[in-house]
Amino acid sequence: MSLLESGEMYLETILVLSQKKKAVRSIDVAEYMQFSKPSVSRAMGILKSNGYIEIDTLGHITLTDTGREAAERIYERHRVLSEILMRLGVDEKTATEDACKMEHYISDTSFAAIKEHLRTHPMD
Amino acid sequence: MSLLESGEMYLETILVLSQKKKAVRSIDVAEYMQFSKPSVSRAMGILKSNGYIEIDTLGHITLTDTGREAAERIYERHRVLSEILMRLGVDEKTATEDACKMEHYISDTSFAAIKEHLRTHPMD
DNA sequence: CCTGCTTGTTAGCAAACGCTAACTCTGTAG
DNA sequence: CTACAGAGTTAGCGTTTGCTAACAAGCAGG
Repeated sequence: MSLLESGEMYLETILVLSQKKKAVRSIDVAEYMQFSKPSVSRAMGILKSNGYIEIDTLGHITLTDTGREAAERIYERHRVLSEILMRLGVDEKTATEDACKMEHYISDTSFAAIKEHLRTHPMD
Repeated sequence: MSLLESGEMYLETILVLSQKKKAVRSIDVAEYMQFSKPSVSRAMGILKSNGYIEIDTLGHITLTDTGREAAERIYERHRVLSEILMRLGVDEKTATEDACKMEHYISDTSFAAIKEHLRTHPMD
């Protein structure tokens, strides 16, 4: 089962939160995303049953290899897209918001092209 | 009522088709988008009741001023986004597909920045 | 006139994904 | 021990938006 936008957002959030906290719980995800606990609870169930995350008896959520790969894939898109927008003069807040949506839709091909552009034009 | 992605796609399709045919009907939209007739029929009902299109007794669909404005707004995003992707070396097919999704999510601010970049860098 | 194609509509299904209400479970404070 | 707070789950709702099945209306051919 392939990930839709919402699943990608949850994984990305788990990744980001796990970089700043020891343990990530459903409630942390809910607060960060401003979603209700049941919405997150259901989403975690789906991500878990699809093998993207594991949840231990204490409710601590960890990304599986597959989940981490997916999360990092999206997170990289997020960073690269917001960076190129900022290069073009867009303010950080808007660039981040836009990247947050577009990251789910851009193809590997276009993403690679943008990344390559940033690599070969380090500061223009 | 603000337009969601699907509504914007329908309006954009109507605009594009109206540029190459005298009259646009539901069936034309359905064929172009590869959607079923009932899906298009319902969508046209919604667009009509929200004042974006008009449908005459022969089933000919025309954009209202509001509808045309929305359609052109999206279509311009489509053209500009696919152009910048192609500038970065992305093939036309992929650039078009990606633009088709991203056009619905990019903000006015980011769009203006990209457009300005294209204007000031006419061929690099 | 009847048949049948084309077009459009109605009815109802399904999936994704947000929500609230209300329940359970656990741990801590008194 | 009791009671409450925090976290998670279950049940069920509502919207969006695709679908199929089946029906209706108009027009052309035989």
